[in-house]
Amino acid sequence: MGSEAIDNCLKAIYQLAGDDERATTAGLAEQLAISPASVTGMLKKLSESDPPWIEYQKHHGARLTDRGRARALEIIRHHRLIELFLHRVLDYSWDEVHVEAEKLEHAISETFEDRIAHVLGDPEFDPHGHPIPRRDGTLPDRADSDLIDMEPGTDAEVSRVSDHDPTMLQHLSSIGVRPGVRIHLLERRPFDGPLMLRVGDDRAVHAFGARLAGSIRIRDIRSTAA
Amino acid sequence: MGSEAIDNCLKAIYQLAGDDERATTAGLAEQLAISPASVTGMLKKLSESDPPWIEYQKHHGARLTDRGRARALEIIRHHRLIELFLHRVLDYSWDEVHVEAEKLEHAISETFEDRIAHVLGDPEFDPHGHPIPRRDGTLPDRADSDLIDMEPGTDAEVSRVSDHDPTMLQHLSSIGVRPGVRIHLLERRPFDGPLMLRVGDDRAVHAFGARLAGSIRIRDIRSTAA
DNA sequence: ACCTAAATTTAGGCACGCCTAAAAATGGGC
DNA sequence: GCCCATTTTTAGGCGTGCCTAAATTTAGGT
Repeated sequence: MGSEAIDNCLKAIYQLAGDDERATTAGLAEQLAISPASVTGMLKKLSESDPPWIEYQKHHGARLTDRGRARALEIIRHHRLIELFLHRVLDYSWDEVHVEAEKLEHAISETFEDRIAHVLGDPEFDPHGHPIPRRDGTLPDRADSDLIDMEPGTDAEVSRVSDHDPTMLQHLSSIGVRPGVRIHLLERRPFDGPLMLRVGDDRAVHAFGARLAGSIRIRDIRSTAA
Repeated sequence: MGSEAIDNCLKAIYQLAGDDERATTAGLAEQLAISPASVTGMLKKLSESDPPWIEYQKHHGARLTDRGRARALEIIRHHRLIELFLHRVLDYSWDEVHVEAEKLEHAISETFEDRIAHVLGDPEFDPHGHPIPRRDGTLPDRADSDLIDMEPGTDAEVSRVSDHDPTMLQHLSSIGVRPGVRIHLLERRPFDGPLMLRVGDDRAVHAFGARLAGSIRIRDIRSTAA
């Protein structure tokens, strides 16, 4: 019960559709990098397993059951704890952690999970700013919003960045963008043009295109306590 | 190239037959806990792979090629580094490490291997006293011999203990037997009877039957420098 | 309401890693 | 040197997880 393929599928449904929305066959095929036909087969299996991992209606996508959600969150907890562990304890760089965690998340025991959580001091966020699900399935919340929606002329703090593209992480790292860093949006160029912004105390102005900006979430600055 | 099943098979050949002896189909079936028929299929595949992992003659067992040996040693290096890491960094007990390492040895990257080796100070022996192969495929050597062959009336130091049975490890731990501990053999009871010996500074005398004694290796005491 | 394009499912196939049952090779005792 | 017990291999099968190609269903535009 709970092969790697199943775990990856549940995780993908959670990531695409969240707690109680439905994920589409095509979306899952893209996320998992397998054919739509293979996804259909997997969804059927997941919904017919006893007890079922998902609710599935043909042609209308899949929604996680309580059990499915619990499993997805467990895998995501593994993934994010491992990322933080690799970064803090084994000195992995920001962009190296994701690939390694993708394999290890399926291999570690609950004991391993507990031990690294303890060594790390029961952390709430991973190196990219993503919340680490708790063992009880709840998520630490940090109210944040898309960088795309930020008001020109205001300040904000980087909350999290997508971890899927290592080259993007390298680039962000090279210009100083990390969770916790303050940014100032100067202007938004017209016709969906780039966002012009400053990072931290750096005077340089950077242009963020849609791809890059879309991978970043921010939160309002608490206080400008210098 | 290099699935988990293949790695386990190469490791089993190395453990049963060593560098340049042949392992039998039956032996491998036992070690891997699969049927002899499945072993035959696996051996054929391993010998026909390009380049081959093993030399295989029907009805005459399998011998590792250079490539096969290198891979086996790499997996064993992973296993033993992980055992030591779990013990030292994540506070696993002696008897817990083997099972977890058995899964993780297949999941970690070369980077992970290097980082934990570095954190641990490039160790040469795992928590059970087994030598950790170096990256170049050489083995740290510690001349040791079977406890069974120890001379009554002499002292020795525990060199290594088998890690396959957690309950045996728990028992050994409870009476203080660990690599590095000094033991004194009082007598060997007749007709393959138990070995009567003292452990460390403990006055108690313990009886070691064949199974237990067979899982322990010792080395001559260097000097009785109190 | 229909018709078409897109999304999805069905059908059939393949590699892996295991199984059991039956056939064949080996080698030790006589 | 032959025979029999043991070991090993062959033959055929099963579940998983993926594939492609063809059939089907859905949903959007008119």
